[in-house]
Amino acid sequence: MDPSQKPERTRLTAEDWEVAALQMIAEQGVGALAVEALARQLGVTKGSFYWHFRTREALLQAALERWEQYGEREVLGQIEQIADPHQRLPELFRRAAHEVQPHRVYAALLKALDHPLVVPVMARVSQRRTEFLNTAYREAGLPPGEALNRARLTYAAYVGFLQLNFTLGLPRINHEEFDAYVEHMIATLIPA
Amino acid sequence: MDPSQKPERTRLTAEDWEVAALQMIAEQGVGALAVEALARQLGVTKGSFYWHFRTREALLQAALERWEQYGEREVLGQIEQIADPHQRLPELFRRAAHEVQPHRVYAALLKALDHPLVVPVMARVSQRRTEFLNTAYREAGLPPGEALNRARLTYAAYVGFLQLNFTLGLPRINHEEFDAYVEHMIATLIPA
DNA sequence: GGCGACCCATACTCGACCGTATGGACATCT
DNA sequence: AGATGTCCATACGGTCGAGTATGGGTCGCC
Repeated sequence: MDPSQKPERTRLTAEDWEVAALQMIAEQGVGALAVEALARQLGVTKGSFYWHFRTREALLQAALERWEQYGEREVLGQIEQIADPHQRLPELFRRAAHEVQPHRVYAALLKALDHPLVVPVMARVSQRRTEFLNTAYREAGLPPGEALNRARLTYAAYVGFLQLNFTLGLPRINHEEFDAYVEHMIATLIPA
Repeated sequence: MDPSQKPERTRLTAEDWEVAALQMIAEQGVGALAVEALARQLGVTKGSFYWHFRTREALLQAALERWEQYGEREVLGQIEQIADPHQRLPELFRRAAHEVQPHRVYAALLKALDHPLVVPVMARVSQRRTEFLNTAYREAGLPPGEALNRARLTYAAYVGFLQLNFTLGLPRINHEEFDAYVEHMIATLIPA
């Protein structure tokens, strides 16, 4: 009757492959995005895949597009609702620090910047985010000349943190220490 | 007579393979480190390689070890000769900003943190460097609690900058603008 | 109830790359 | 000169994963 009650529904759609691809990327990296591996995980075979997509690269392309559009709505949409410009940046830092899942794909894509398909995507996303930080810093009172550089510095610190403490498992900083680090970032990077 | 005058000397040594491997890593990434490709570049065949190394992983291991030891002498050795602790950090920033070649391998290894062999190497190197920054910040007058967090922040900014402006080719910042960014970093991160 | 459109399984080809086996070229030493 | 050790070429086997070919099964629709 209801076709969407069984978790093992056999018919798949292109969207299913894309979200599975993103999950695989988040867990194993772009290099591990293999057709047959994904097929096994979805309970089907390659025959299914090559009906929905022309090639492996096409799936990667579609998955990246989906991720880029999703990230735009999610990350920036929440923050723009904070009215006070002086509270906006600290709040952004604290929220971004306590999320986990959205950063997984981003960190995985940082390790795949040798792949020609991910470079333009990451370039666009990073560009938009630093531009967002730029206006936020200007609204917080920083002169235009400094605001852009501060935005670059802030976003670089974010990216570097991901690599050092997320991908790499540096001395696995604990919770209290991590909170202290975030507050130190806020005190150092955000003008009073 | 002199066996080392011809640039096309046919006999190779294990060291030759290691430096060629590092060059290949810097240009194409760890994933492109293929035995036959390297052999072609060196003008020999696989037969040579498997005389010097037992496996492909052994070459990678040896190349990483060489890079780690070389980097230790080069990067940190220069800086420790600057006497005044208050001039040490700005000088470090400016020197590191205007080098190029030493960062290429590091940036390439950042994109290979999924490989189990490079993770411990990068962990050690990053750990030592932030520890170095930590003592430098303490000597510059920062209280111990803040010094470590500032060191983490600084090194994260360095790593992130590599990814965003080196690997990724973000709006290809020009020279003057880049110098302004470095000075902004100094003004923001280093206590007066 | 038959006819498409849609979705998937099976079986195969093909290329890239790792590793092995084996013999040859060249130097040095005795 | 001959023996030995060092360095490399050639040829082969084996794996893994992408992409192709082709047929079968299921659902909706006239």
